[in-house]
Amino acid sequence: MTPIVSEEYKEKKRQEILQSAHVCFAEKGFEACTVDDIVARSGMSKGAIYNYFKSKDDIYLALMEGQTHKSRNEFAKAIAERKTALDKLNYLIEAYLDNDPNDEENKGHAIVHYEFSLYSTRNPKLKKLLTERYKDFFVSLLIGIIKEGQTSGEFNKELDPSTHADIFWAMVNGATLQATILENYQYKLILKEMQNLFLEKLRQ
Amino acid sequence: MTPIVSEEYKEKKRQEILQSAHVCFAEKGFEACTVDDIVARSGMSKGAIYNYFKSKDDIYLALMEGQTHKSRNEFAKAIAERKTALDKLNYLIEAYLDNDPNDEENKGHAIVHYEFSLYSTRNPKLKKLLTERYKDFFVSLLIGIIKEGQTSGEFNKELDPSTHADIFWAMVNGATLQATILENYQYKLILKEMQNLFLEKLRQ
Amino acid sequence: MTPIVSEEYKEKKRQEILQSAHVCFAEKGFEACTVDDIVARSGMSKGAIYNYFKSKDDIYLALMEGQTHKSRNEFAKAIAERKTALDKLNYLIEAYLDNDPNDEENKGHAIVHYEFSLYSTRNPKLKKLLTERYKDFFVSLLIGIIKEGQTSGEFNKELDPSTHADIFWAMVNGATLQATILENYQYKLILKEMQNLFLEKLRQ
Amino acid sequence: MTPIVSEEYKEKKRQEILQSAHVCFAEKGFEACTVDDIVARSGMSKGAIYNYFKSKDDIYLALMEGQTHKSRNEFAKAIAERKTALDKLNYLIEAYLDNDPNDEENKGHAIVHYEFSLYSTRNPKLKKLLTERYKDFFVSLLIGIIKEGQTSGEFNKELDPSTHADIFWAMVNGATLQATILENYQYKLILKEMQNLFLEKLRQ
DNA sequence: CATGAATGAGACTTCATTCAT
DNA sequence: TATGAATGAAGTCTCATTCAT
Repeated sequence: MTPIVSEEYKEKKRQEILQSAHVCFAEKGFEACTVDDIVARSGMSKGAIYNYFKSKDDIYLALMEGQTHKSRNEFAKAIAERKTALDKLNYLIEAYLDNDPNDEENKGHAIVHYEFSLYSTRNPKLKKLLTERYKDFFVSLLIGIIKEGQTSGEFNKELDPSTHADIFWAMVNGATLQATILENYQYKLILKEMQNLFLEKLRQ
Repeated sequence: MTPIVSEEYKEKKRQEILQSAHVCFAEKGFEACTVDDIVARSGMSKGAIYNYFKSKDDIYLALMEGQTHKSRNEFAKAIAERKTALDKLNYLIEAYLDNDPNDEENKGHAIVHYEFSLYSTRNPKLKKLLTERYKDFFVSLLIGIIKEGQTSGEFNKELDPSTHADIFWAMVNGATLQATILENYQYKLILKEMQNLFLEKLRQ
Repeated sequence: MTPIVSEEYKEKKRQEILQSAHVCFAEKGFEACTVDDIVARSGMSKGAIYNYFKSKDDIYLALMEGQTHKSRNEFAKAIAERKTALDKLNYLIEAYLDNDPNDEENKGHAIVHYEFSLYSTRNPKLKKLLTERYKDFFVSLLIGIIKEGQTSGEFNKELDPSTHADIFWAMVNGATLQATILENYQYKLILKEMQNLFLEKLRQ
Repeated sequence: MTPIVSEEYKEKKRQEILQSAHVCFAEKGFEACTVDDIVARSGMSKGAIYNYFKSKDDIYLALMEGQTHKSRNEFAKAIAERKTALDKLNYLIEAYLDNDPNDEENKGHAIVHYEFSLYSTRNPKLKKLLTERYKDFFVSLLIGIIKEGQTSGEFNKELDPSTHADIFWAMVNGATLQATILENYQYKLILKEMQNLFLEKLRQ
């Protein structure tokens, strides 16, 4: 018996399922989203989905695994293109300004993301994974920019890059979370004020 | 004729349920935790629980209400005792410094809180409730302090109190969320740096 | 130990419960009406109710038992007062004209009545009881009137009184049922036309 | 790809559920009959039943729909075959003569039907549905026949067809209800006398 | 490999009845 | 007797997963 379908075909199917699942999770939340929802959105059969993933949890996990890799490349490229540390930082903030959770799609992303993060809290392995991802990507991205700014004289040399990287992401996450949870949150305004606050501090 | 049980008795029972529910929610998450879990942990019957609360949502709401009330009173009292706006703000931050999610109990609180907030996202009524609670308590508390500081000359008069109230809470929430989700997060350090950042801005 | 409360007191309480139960059953139906509903309406405690009746079914049964006796006397008296058979028959129909199920209260009565009748269907004893009640009261009332009319020359002597009694009540019940079940049913109009139909036949 | 089971198979299953439900409803009443009862009688799983019907109400509605359809087709065909309006009307009455609730099966039908009608009384949507079904099928069927008779000169042209349609069905329902509720009710005799009564009126 | 009907445990919630006070 | 908090079986419905075709 030789395999009847190619690996590419299978990978394509897998991605289709993941894509559909992501939309569904975002719309209704992981627990509220049913396998039938995913079936409906993907247009595949339930049996097919269970051929590619062994459980609903499994889909969730695969989805998160995949997500980690995504923005990494985008960011890395865009940042490499900017010259000054200030430009890089501003680019980053602007990228998040576009991420306003008052837009339904962004809100969906945010919800899935936070939900999964909270879920990971009860799974040491996942928690470790998320922590590593946070450090290896988000923190080190910012540390790089701050250090660059300090070297070039743009930023105050006495600030601790690591601490301020954490502060930066805490602010972004805080604003995003509030905007996700609350009605009529002035996300963009808040984020811009945070930008001022943060840059003033860095350039002091 | 005579009431069968005292009000205290009933309040005690209520608190027992709330306590048990809180532990369960923290352990498994709000949605994954079943009423039967709460039954098992509380040692009461299912009917008894529904005598005190009309739904699972209702239990959570009461839990939150309780926390808000507790904070409200503590905060109100402590803040009234401080003289200057600066003292008041510092008190608030110190209260949150004690709230370090690296302590298991605080982490439990935080998880339940964020999870339910996310859950509320898909229930307009709940979302509205959370938004009102945020505005009526958290935002207005801070607006009061900022305005007081502006009147007394402690704080810069040109800052918008409302926006900075939002910024303050976004920072606190951001730090708490990160500390909840990530391993070995330097919660206290980050929060203190945020304190500096924020106060410098206000006093500019 | 002598009894502490009088028999009258107990009977009064019983009647109060029955009264409240009747309203509740009418409003929501026997199955949908809860003991708590009856508690709420009667203002008595749940324990008290169970002191007087041993179950919800028991209340229902007592209620029906009581109802049988009620209208009997009213009708008997009013009919005795009319002189001619025609007057008597017209009185009866007019009484039912006032019973329009488009009025909420009448509808309630009707629903409870029919619901119970259907319920009795599965209980031979009750069914027998209802049948006897129907014959001893409703049918014989009408047979009496018809025969009187035949003797006095008002009505056609060749008609079978018993059959026409059945027809009369089937028509009244049919119209009442339809009006109970359907929206915007022209109960009064239909009943009047039935009156014409029936009287024409009798007087032919 | 290929459908797993044929449409006939599914229709057969549906009918099996309906059949089982009908028996259960008749035995215990619509409200007292549980989904588990239907499960037990049908030998299927609960999930299977909810695959075919979305609620217990839905099962009843389908049952009713089915009966209406059956009657509709039978009636339509049989009535089209008769030439005169009188023949048509007589056919209709004869069909109901066969429906004698003294036969257990017919009684079951009747009980379920009336019980559900009463139940619908508290559900505006259902009530509306029942009213529409009554008008669209039962009333309009009879209006058609009466008008035809008026055109052909068989029936009195001055009678209001709509009112007399209501009268007709109230009489049929009244007789059926009485026969369902009471012991030894002379259903056939009463219905025949009603036929005379009604036809005399129409032909006057 | 694909299909989707079938399964049945389990979710939330209700409510008739009991019984300690 | 009166009270009403406690009980827990039972109700409807959902849904992740399996498996015969």
